[in-house]
Amino acid sequence: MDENSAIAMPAAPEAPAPCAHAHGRGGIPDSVCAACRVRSVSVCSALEPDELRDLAAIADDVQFAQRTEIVSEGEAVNTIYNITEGTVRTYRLLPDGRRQIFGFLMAGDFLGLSLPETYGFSADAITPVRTCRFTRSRFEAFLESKPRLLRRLHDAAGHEIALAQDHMVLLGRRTAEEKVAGFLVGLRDRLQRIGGGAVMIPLPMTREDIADHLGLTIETVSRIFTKLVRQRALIIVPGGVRLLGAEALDRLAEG
Amino acid sequence: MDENSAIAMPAAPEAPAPCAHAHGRGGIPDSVCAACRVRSVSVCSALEPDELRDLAAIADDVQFAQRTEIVSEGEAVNTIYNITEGTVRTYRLLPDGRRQIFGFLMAGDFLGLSLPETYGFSADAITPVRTCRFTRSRFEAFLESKPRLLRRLHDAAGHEIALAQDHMVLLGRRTAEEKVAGFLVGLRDRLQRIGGGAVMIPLPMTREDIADHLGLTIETVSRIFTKLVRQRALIIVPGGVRLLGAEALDRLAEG
DNA sequence: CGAAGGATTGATCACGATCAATCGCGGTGG
DNA sequence: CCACCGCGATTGATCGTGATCAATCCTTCG
Repeated sequence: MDENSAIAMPAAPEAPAPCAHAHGRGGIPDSVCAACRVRSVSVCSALEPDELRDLAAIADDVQFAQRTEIVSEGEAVNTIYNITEGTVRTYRLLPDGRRQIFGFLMAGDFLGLSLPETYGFSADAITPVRTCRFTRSRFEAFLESKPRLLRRLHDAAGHEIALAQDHMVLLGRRTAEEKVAGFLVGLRDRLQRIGGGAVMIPLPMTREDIADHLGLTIETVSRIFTKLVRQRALIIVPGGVRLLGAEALDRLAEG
Repeated sequence: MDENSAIAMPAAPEAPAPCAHAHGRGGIPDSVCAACRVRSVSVCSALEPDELRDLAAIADDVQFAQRTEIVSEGEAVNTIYNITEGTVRTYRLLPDGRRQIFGFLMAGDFLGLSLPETYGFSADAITPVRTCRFTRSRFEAFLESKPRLLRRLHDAAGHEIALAQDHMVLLGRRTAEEKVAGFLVGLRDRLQRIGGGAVMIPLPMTREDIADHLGLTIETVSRIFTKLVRQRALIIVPGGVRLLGAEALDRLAEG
């Protein structure tokens, strides 16, 4: 089950760890950040080459196996992560088991970027996940001398706020069909931005994950998917969907 | 209709402006910020007395009449505001008229704190509103030399993200009753934090505003209110509600 | 080949939306 | 002074979307 974690990678030749909270040796060659394939889409893009070396020195390459927890709601933010490969879901659980998934983090996304005292959500790996890990104290110290990076972090937080607002509109004021279409359109645009195609949309998460993200049930999500298939808007393929008429979904997601 | 705008205030003795985008003369005595009653709860609390003087020098006191627009979705963020008095609603409008209200800003809240290119929402004054206005360029210049303020701004953004996540849970996974109870509990806690009582909750917004904030209809909000009255959880008074058993609502809002 | 878990499909239900009438209050003008 | 109007809030009757309950289906894995 770990041969699908080999989708090309920057450095660190060790084999994927079967359990969470893996090693990640300090020694990392100082080109890691410079060679990092997600750097251009991440906050690190604010740094100069020499600054990248300094950052690489305090970064650990850490991997998480599928279905393992990365952070837990309420835990102190002692470590922060930059996702370099794989998909992570962030969510909160109500006492009675209801769940709201805030989003799916992918390559280039930051976990803990707002540097709060404690995490306000849990996060776990949907696929095998590779991350760039920093201890909070070291990262904060680094930040101290790099106001441009802090500013970049702040901009990223602003982007996250904008995404959250988009999602509030979706949750509060959209129909089930609009929710699913909007989810797929958002995912497509995001994949395109980090360099993917616009037709084949991988969906590593389950229908239940999608439902818990959109404020729906698993059955409703499934029904809408088949409805979209009947409308020739997409076809369902193993591991995802293939979008057909780009404009069909856009219309449903509303302009 | 403007005698209710006199709830005590720091400086600037001019009369409230009847129309939006009022004056606010540069001359402001340099104690404005130091005397500002919302400073302790606002991001400005990160500044030293002498820094406050510098900040006061680039701030304008600007007022908005009830029901006037403060910012409009899509407009460039050339000015940012710190609310010092009154209540503001931020929202997005869908083409067909559906509306999602993101939140209600009160004394100490910042409008545009994430410094994006353009506003992703509209905002208007529910009550007469008094603000501390900065031009973006001047504020950014000030920020340049005050990394601690930027860090404070970033923390505030983190708080906004946390609030947004709370609201996503509410919108996606809560029943109508839980939504209304949660709204009132959140408002109570917030008013307490900026120094208000915990029983009398002023509700300057209409039922429709509340509905559009909670993803409900005006009728459902009204029904839930009367249901809560029948349950002896609160009584409805002109301009707001009076909470009775504090724990009753908390239970409904869920722990 | 059988078990397990995710996905799909169907039948029915219920929560909250919609449609509609009335209430209550504040403002305005005869 | 009071009749009238406008608007927000409340209440009632009915509807419909999406939830719930339940039965396969499909794929993967042992």
